[in-house]
Amino acid sequence: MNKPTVHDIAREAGVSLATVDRVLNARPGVRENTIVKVQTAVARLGYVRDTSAANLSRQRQYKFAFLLPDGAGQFSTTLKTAVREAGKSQIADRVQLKVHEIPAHDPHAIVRKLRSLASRGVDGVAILAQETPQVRDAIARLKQDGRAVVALVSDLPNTPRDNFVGIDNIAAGRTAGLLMGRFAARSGEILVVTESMRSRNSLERRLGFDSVLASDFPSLKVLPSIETFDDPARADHVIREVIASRPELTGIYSMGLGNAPLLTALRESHQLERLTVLAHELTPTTRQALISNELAAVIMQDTGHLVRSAMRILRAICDRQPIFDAQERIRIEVILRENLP
Amino acid sequence: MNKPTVHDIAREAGVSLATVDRVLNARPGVRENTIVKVQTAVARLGYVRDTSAANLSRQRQYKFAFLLPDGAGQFSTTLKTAVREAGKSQIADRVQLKVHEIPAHDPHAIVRKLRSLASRGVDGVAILAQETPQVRDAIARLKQDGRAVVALVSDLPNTPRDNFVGIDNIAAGRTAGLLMGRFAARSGEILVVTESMRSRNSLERRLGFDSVLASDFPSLKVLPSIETFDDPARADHVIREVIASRPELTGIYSMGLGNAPLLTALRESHQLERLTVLAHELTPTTRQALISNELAAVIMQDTGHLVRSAMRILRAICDRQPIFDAQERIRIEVILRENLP
DNA sequence: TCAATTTTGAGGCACGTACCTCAAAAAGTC
DNA sequence: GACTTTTTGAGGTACGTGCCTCAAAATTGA
Repeated sequence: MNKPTVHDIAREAGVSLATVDRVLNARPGVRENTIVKVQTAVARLGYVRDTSAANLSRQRQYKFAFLLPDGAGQFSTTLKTAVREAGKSQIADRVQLKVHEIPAHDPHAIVRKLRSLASRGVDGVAILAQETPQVRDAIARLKQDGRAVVALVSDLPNTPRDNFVGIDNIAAGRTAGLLMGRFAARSGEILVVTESMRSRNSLERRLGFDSVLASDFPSLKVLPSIETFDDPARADHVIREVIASRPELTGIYSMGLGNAPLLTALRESHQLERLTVLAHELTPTTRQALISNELAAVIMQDTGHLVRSAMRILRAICDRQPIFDAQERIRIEVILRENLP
Repeated sequence: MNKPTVHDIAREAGVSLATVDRVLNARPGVRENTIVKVQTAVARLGYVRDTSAANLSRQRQYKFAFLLPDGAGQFSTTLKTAVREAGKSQIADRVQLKVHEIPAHDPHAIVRKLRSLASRGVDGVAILAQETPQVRDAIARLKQDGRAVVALVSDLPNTPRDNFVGIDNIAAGRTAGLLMGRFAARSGEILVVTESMRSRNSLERRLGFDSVLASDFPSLKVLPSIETFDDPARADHVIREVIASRPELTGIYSMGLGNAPLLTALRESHQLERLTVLAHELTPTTRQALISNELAAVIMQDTGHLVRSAMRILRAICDRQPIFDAQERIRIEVILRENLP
């Protein structure tokens, strides 16, 4: 009635403990015939490996690196905190997490960092970066060296990364579109703002946003995306210009991370009351703006889930174990003033 | 540089392994003086107990019972599935979960079940039930027997339960109020439906709902709550009556679980297009209604989180370990057609 | 000071798995 | 049948902690 152990399997299969061990750990030197015998015994007894004992025995330590954009951005700060938190939790059993800051706009620096990791005995890498040819090559090299690699938040589909951990950005854009359609005035113009339309996330969000507005709310007209290029002064300038020149403006969708300059410009234009503004990611800035009714809603992904999921996936890859997709799917969360976490 | 073990602590503190063990596991027979010596050594070396090894050694098995309403309700079915899922996951290390069905409306049957658990060597109980004097007493007795008890989904504040695992229902009601105010027509009447207003959840949700509508959307008038008493025929009847007699009706907030009869009645009245309908909990019924635009939004709590959190908390109580409130806070999730999980 | 009591040390076994060695058995080859 | 090669068995040690015993040491009380 107790949980079966390897000993039980050995007895049941009529083989020795060593053979059971070889089968369970996929070591060579066992005949196909015998492998099947052991496996059916495992199935019949319902044996499951005791991970406590396994981890204890195999003194394996996993070293995972999280490469996140440097700078004082609130979102990446939150991510870094989440990595540190996750490193302390029970899930981080025998894994060692380390954050490495990378300059977002310097592919060569990213490549240098990726190379240095390989030599430092890192088992897996989670990276948040834009896809450039240099980064692509560096990731391909990491994979050749046998490291596990997952893309974080922003996918790198043309690299041999093992997995993507983040939300479906087309669906996120569709969610924003639906919220905008339901929240905003019946008709008018919608402004879409982002740091750069070269970012894959922005492209996908815009795609989803447009498709919902076009099909469900045709009376709302979406203006061409405005790019701020991470420059607060530029953001301030272009936003003021649009507000001044577009009396029909009824909503703003901020797809990127630079929400502080946007909100400042809007606040000073005194147009916030009649505008429906949607943004991404919950940060101190967006939280405050939700509370003061300046933002109608924030679409976010739970950074804690993000990091823990990346960790579990990296581990699964290292152990050559299957990944439970259902558990790893990151939710698109809608946060309003009243359901702030 | 490696992780310190009990051996390191013993050397550092200048005591024996047995003494370190006695201190770490709070066993008696150690002088205050020595306890301090060991504790400072632990702090200095940054020792953390290796849970894998500890669990392996101490063959402790936790037996937790989940008492959930019987019947074919979709929400409690989802919960039961979540319990089974959680039982298989890695978090359920050395814990044994079992679902016990209880008749929601028979306090004496619940009491009988609670008593039978005590004799069956159960270490902890998670219970979803309405608070009645009988249930109160039975829980008090369980606590006296030294079992851990958490209230699930619906709080039991006047019992000695150790914890409540669920959402803040006032905030959930407020979230619904905000969604209703933003989604519905500028003015009109709002219908609120539930199984029973004697349920604490319904009371709190209504409270939050009303307060947001009153302060932020005074042009929406909330009608008195309608109770269905879990009776589809009655639900059908009263809902049709309200729809027929209230031409100003613009929104419906379904606070309880009986969404199927509500949606059927609405569908047949052909009023769904002009009504904003909000409901709780994602089930096959509400999912389908979201997809077909019959429901504007669903407010849900992740049943997986709910169950895992209850499990972690029960364990923490059994081990007399602190609970990390931040991790255990259950999110109020807003689900629209486009961010369905 | 002596006896009674409390505190500490030394050591061992157990948990279930990983991983190693060495020899023996079985299978395959000519 | 003699040979090589592959497969299997038996047994061991290790991981870090929990929990036990028994004796030795330290402390306390009278």
